[in-house]
Amino acid sequence: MATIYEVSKAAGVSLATVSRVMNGNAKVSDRTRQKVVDAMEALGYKPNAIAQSLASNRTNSVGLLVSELHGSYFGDLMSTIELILKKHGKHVIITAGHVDESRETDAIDFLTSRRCDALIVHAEAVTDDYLVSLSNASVPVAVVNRKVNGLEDKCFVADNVDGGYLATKAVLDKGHRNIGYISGPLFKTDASDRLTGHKKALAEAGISFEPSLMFEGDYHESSGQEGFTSLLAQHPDMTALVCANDEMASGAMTAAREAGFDLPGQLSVVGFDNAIFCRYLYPKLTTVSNPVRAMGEMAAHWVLEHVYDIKCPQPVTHIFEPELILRDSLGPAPHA
Amino acid sequence: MATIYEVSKAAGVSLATVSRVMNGNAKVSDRTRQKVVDAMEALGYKPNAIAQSLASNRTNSVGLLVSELHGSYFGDLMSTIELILKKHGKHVIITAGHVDESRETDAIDFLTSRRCDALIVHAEAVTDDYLVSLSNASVPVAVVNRKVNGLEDKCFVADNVDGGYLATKAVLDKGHRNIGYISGPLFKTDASDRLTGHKKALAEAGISFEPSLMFEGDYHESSGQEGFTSLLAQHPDMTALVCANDEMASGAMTAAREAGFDLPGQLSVVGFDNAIFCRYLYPKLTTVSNPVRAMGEMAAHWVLEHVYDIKCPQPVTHIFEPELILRDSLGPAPHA
DNA sequence: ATGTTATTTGAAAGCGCTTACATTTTTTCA
DNA sequence: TGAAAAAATGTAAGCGCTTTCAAATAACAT
Repeated sequence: MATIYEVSKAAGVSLATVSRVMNGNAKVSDRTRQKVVDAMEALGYKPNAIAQSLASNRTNSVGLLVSELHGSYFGDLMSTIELILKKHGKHVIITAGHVDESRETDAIDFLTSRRCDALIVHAEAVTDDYLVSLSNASVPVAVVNRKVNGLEDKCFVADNVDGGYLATKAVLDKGHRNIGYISGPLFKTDASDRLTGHKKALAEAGISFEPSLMFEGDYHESSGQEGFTSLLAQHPDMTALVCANDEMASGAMTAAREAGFDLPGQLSVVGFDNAIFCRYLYPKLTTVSNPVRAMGEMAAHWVLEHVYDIKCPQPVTHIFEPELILRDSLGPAPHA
Repeated sequence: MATIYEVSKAAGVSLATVSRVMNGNAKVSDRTRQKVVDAMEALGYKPNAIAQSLASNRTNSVGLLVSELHGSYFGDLMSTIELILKKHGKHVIITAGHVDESRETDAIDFLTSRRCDALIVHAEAVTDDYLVSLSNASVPVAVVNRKVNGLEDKCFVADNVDGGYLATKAVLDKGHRNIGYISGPLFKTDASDRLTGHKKALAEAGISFEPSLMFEGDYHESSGQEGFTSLLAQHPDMTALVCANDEMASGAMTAAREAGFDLPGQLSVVGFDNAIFCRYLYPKLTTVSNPVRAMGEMAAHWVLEHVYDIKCPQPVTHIFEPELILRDSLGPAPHA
């Protein structure tokens, strides 16, 4: 591969001049520029980004840590962020942390060792302290879907309490009173926040929270099936089921149908996330949208502004409101 | 951030020695090694991967080009490849090409400018020639889901002809004779191969291919709906519909249900890809598995072997056989 | 001890760029 | 026309590491 040295020789100018036309950040006369451009063309020259980064201490790349590389949630997050940053000539380096502390730190080590100019992290396993010191010591960090004390102005989160509230409220509004709840793993903030919202809605309706109407799942489809079975055994009179994500809702629906239930006639189901497959389900799943794209967008904008000094018009929001998406899986309570 | 220079000073050894203990590729006495390790520890030293790459002309990272960052197909591909390469200490840099020629070449330029040691590409828009010269001139390239003339030994593809054959064969075996077909965009090899397989199955059954029973979609859900509507208008007697991917199958099912069809009683539907959401559909979709994970795995292994000299036990396969996944959306033909 | 060899270490030259600073060329205007 | 100011270009010192080659030390046999 041709180097800048060969270009400078071919064009009959100095290294500095070649660098200048490459970066366009200093005046070069048109005649010289043309010579350089021609030489580059002739040699098929492509700058070596590694060398550029080393010399300039700038990589023009942003590290993105997600929990998984598959799944609609992360797919949306990655797409959104990549789209925006690429539009401004920044590149995204994606890594997966798999919700495991050491794998998350490994991934972050990788990103910092690649000298990313900034990081956008969806980190679930590392501690708050770790993130704070990372942010203070190493590299600008934007945090998605997690509120970290001491990093509030860099966190972009969904209001999961409100989301959980919305879901249960919608069910209550349809007259249901015996409402089962399948939560996510409660060590995760989003899961416990959604549960808090659920309880809040119940309390407002004057219904006391009954622990046996709650099943702690793991956000996977199978735990939706287990949850349904377990809850039904204890509460045969349950008429609605609120699930902390769409996967579990789908599992619950499958189990319910297999148990001979008519949906939503005998059992209403509500999910959370508004995953892409919601509309594939039958009946189409009523759910609460998780503003992933909005969060990703804002995190990307934050990076552009604070790291690259590229102003973005929008106002900065840190908390994003979920919305109820009404579809077919929520019906009126049988006796309402 | 501490540099190797500070470490060497703190440990009282030369740069070269520090480098040696970092890379573990040359003998260093235990006593010296310990001094260096201690100094690194004390300084919180992290090697600068950029500088390492520049000096060694090795990045330990593999570029991965996919068409999109979302969707189950690419999610699977990315996960699989990342998992395997990370296991061997190699990192993956992912970029998206969005099925657009200039965006694909941009993405590849980015990856080569970052001096990836190898590329794994799922490129749909660039020409064969481009890929061949890339492979010859710049960097080792493994190609997924596309057969490129001149790069056969680096291509890992599904046998789409056979897959298309399997889908239609399954439908024929159930006694259907009036079979609609919704293809993908035919400029894509996989789409046209699947159609070829469809025709082959028809021919074997002694049925001549009827162009008006074919609708060219775009692989998106909406074109499944359009396709169903359009085909039904011309062939009200159609009893089965084979779709070139699951998204379109889902769209077709939705449209069919909305048109009052009983599934699979009045209309059987078969998809392709075995996307994750197939089991969420109602009725669960009969489909043909697309061996994405197997292809990704093989491509990753190819890179490990040919670029990093890391032997992988498995035999090398270049063509992967799809399999029929029988679920509920395929039933016997009404009059069979 | 002494010469030989094997093992560890260090010195220094890059890798391909950027950028501060110096120098040269061009422009401006008295 | 020439001096001063402005613009264009060049020089050279890094950026933080690897790696070759030579020097120093250790290990061994005699």
